[in-house]
Amino acid sequence: MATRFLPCPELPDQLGGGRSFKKKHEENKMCAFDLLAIVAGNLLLDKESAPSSSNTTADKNQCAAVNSNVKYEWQDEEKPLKVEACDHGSAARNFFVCGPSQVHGQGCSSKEPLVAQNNLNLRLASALTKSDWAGRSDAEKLGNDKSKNDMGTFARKVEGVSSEYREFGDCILEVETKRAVKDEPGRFGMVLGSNVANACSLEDPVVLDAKPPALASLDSSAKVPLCRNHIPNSSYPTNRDDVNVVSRDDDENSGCSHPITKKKFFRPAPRIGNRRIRKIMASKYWKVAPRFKDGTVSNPDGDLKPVFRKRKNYYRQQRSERLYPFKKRKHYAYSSPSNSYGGMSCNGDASGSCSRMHGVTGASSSFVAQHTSLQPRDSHGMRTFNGGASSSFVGQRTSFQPRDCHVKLRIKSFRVPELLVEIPESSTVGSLKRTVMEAVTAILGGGLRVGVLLQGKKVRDDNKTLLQTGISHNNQLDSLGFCLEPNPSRTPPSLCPGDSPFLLQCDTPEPLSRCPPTADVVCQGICTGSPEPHVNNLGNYIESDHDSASSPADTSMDKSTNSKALVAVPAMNVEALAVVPAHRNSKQSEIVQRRIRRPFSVAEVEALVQAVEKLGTGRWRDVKLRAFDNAKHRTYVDLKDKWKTLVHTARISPQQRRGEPVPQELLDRVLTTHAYWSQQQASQQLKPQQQAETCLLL
DNA sequence: GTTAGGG
DNA sequence: CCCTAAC
Repeated sequence: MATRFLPCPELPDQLGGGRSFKKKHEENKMCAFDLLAIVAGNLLLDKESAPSSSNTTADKNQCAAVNSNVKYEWQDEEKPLKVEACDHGSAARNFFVCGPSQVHGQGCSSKEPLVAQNNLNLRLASALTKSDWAGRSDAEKLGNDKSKNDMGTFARKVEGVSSEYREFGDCILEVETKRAVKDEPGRFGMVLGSNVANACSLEDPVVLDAKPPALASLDSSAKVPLCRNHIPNSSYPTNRDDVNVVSRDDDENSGCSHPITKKKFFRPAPRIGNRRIRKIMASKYWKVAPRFKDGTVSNPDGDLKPVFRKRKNYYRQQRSERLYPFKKRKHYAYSSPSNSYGGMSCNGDASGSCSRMHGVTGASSSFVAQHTSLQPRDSHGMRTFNGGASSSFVGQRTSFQPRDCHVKLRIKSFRVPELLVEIPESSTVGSLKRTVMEAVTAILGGGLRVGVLLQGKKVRDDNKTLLQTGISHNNQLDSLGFCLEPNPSRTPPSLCPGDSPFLLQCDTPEPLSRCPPTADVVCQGICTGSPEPHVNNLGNYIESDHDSASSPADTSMDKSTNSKALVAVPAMNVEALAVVPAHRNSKQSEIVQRRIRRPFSVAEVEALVQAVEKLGTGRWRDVKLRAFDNAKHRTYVDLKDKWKTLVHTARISPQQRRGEPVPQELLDRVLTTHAYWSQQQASQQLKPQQQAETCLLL
């Protein structure tokens, strides 16, 4: 189980590395870490360029879309950076900028089904100032024998999570990697504070999540109780009002005990108004494979695979992958696992009568304070952890209280409903950030309400008691969830309509829950234009889908065998990442973004017609395979639908037709073909009937 | 997982 | 393009 930590590739220039990102990219050497770093870099830049100054960095950035829907390129004159943002699937990474100053990112791509073992999740767990770093003991750093402050080589592995420290500009980033679970994307957040200046004090409850490398174990013997009534705001120079105190160990011995003796230093985040903001990037879909030397190796083709589904046949995948950024959300109310936690801890008195769910006091104030002040923003919550079996609720009540039992629960985090942000490709990164910020601000401004889910079902009756509802039972707490929903009266415009609750998000497993309690994350897909597929008429081969045309980053990520940033995490307890509650009802999970509309080109129509002529209607899968095999974004359902509309189009007058005109010749063939195969089908149906009649006659 | 059909 | 029933 030895984790192999390979040297990291150089970071982009901006990040203090040698080679420029672009260069790396060209060499296909970019690794996931680089992406993380880059995103982080943008965040940092964003911070720096933030409010007042017309920061040049941001201004210089250029956002160039490639093929209109896949990549955004941020370029600085000297330090080319690139982060891809794509709206869907096949081979691209998807970055979502979320939350107030948070980035929620995810990368995924796929050409082939996943090989779960090869998927790693990354998360940027923390960002420290250099001074913070220097202040750490070696053990705190990584507890190994590496040279003291050599961030690049420090690495540790805890509970299946490998951590690595990297120097990044003026701060130190901690990146965690963890293998994804089969069929289940891990949930990692990438969190970094944004202010270098103010490191959390040692008392900072916020960073409790950090398990110092050396101490990283579940052994609670080392735990040092935290001041549970710590009031963040008063304690720090930085006025953090959203500090969450999380008692992560689920043991009930102490209300706010925490296994960790040491806190992590997070850079104080930038604030918006009075809020501290965290930037978060979740990269749970990232797979970083080829970095392992032993055993686990990514697919030969080096594609990144989405982890969220099982491989069946490639076909299925085709459909799945296009659903990417959005569909998967449906199934995993994912999101950076513990972007924020709210801690609701009990006083820990053994009597079992826990303090009530504190409102705004003590350790638990974090949650309340945070969410009340900002409006609940993040929805997710349920999480499984602690050996992979619990939920975000650590709640439980002692069994024998005669009456008036209190339900203890802890909400690990909330996730904010998705936002859909549209922004011209020509926009600058800076404007993108502003746009996101606005959207986030809007949604956090009161357009939310809290929903309660039990066993995946919404509890609508507000008048029921917890007892009546069943929430008071221990076994129910595991299936208790909260979600944020658009407030009917105040639904932000940018919010997708619908009442879909945003399911509580599962959280990272214990070992991973080191994300500081951040503000919540609002995810937003970056919708870009649609590429026009082009048809290679040879053999009806349609080669469209730019997305699948292995995005550079995609390949690079996987081929970056040479790069050394990522850490392979050998087999581990996968359950730890299986954070999605079984009861999750995907239907109510989240709002699902509609795929972008991608009108069929004439060439595609041609190919379709030709295939249908050959295969007939009713064999859409075959049609797909035959003529659209490489058009990842065209599913057989799409083809079927297109045929349907073609038939319709052919039947209406040209004046009534819309869109790119389809040559009449093609439409004629459509009608002919349709008529022919309809007849075939009819006769096929007649046969058995005739046979039956024959039988009867006999 | 596919297919068919309504929305 | 989505959703779902039916298989």
